[in-house]
Amino acid sequence: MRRIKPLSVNTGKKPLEVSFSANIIEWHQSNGRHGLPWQRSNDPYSRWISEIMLQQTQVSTVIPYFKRFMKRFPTIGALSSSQIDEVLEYWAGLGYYARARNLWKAAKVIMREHNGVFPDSYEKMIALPGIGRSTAGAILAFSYNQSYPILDGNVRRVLTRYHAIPGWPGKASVLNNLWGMAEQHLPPENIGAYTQGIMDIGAEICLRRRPHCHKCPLANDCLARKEGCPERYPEVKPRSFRRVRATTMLMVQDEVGNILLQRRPSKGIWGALWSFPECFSDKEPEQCLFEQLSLEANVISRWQHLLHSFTHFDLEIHPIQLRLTKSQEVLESRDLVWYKPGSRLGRGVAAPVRRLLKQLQGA
DNA sequence: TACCCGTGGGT
DNA sequence: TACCCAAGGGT
Repeated sequence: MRRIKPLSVNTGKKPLEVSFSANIIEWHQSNGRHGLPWQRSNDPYSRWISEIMLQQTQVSTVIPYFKRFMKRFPTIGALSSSQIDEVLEYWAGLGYYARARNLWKAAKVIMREHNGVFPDSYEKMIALPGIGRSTAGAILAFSYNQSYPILDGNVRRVLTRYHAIPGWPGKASVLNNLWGMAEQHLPPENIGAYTQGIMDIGAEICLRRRPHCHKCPLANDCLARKEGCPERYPEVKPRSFRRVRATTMLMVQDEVGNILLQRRPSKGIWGALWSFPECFSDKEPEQCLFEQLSLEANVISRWQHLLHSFTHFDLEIHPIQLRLTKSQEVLESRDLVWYKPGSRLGRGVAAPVRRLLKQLQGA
């Protein structure tokens, strides 16, 4: 790899050697990723959608969701004038549903306060719900050619290794240090190629396990490599206790097989998505149903409970199948709906609930 | 600040 | 298997 003579860079802070960014930019030209769906244009809307989807989510998972989403919501206006239920329907299965709710809210803000034009300044961007420092940096770099740093998992890994930075990167002091490094490494030009390049190195070269140091354009000056064990960085998160929550889901059907769904609270797990009504108390499901929804039903069967593991806790789901004892008109509540098996859902349903729904229809 | 938020892939 | 973690942000 060609070495470039270190130069002073004007970033405001103490500059680091410019060879870091220059090597990345040169490497990216012939070795970086260029064919991803959101790389077809620098349109801030599509970059915004992709950056939000890519938060804590792998590229291969995002690709089909991104294509479907952009086809249905091709502009900020299309997104802002849609129903949140349909946005969540297109998001269902991606997880972290606050991202979809914030996307929808931000689209309305952009229409109302920015005349429908995606903002081009860091301050305006970061004021939008769901856009933090890293996402704003990415959009500014890719869509507006403005020199702002990002700090995703890839960049964290590259920087902690290159500088041999100890400590878990989630810790504030370590994170601040990393943001400083990210800022000081910014190139004087080609910010888009640099930003994409450092992520590509993190994703395809500087792997968490068994990194391909022999292919890395930063290997010559990488301190972790000099120490002999790059896998030591970044240090792993301290382990924390995993809790178990239990919930009873009421799978209510009427006499023709329609299934009752209820909108979940807007915060918490699967916020604003639809699922089976839940029985939170220790009361019997029939009584729970009557008290909460004024519905009379009989228990048909109690299904074997299933354990759904999240990052921070396990959810123990107890499904109970019930049937209405007398026919019921359409419920006069917007938080309740009868779902007709086989029809389009038209609303977001979390993956485990969707699986249960399918089982219930087959039963 | 520590915790919350989801789903799927990798080891 | 039981973890860790992924183009993070909100509270």
